[in-house]
Amino acid sequence: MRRDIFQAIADPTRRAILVLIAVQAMTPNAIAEHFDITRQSISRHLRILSECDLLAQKQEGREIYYELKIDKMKEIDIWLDQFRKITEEGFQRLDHVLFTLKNKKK
Amino acid sequence: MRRDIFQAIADPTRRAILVLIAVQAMTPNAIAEHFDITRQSISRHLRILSECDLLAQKQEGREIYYELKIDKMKEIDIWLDQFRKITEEGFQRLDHVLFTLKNKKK
DNA sequence: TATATGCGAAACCGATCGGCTGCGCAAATT
DNA sequence: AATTTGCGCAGCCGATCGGTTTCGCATATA
Repeated sequence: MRRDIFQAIADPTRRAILVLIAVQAMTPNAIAEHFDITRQSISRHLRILSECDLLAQKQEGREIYYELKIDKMKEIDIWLDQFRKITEEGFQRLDHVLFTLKNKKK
Repeated sequence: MRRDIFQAIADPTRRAILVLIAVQAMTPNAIAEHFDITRQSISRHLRILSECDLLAQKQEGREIYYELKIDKMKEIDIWLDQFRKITEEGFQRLDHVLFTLKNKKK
């Protein structure tokens, strides 16, 4: 089983879950309400994300709140750093990216 | 066929190819020398990466040089920016969220 | 011209993915 | 005590993945 962070974010549902959870910790049922798949499928996605150390759990009675371990996302950023370094000019940080994107908007 | 950039970088071989090519454009045969898989498999990876608009081709005689389209990598950075924003301006709001959640619990 | 080389497309195959249903368990509610 | 609710696990299944081999084509080279 591979289970690294890049494989974790390859699935669009998992990416959406990450964004959802980033705002506030949620239970599997609450998350499932945002998608058209079963709670069990959500549960499996949560397990995969947890195995990648992307999530933390907080038990409250019989409810489990999943929250994003934001630090783990930095690993992606670190990988991207390779390309920033290689192309000293071409690849700059997000603030510049967003700036140019906004300006492009006719 | 899904074929988005996140699925493209999910495979470790493809990530390695991207790093390799980032330094300098290379032909499929030259790339294949760095791996333990056949040139045809490399060729397929190159096709997938190309379909995601991550690569550009430059024909030279019967050789094809593949080079990285570095701009495309920014898409990952833009996605990551969601989380940077949430954690920047979101922390003070997080207290409020948890507060309302607890009150709802009735 | 005949042969070697660089390349991509297609067919095949085992492994994995991502849904699903059907459990069982523990906590909460009645 | 009985039922409902929240959850994870296991098994099933069609689709996709990522490797392979085989092949055909175009471009060099003998």
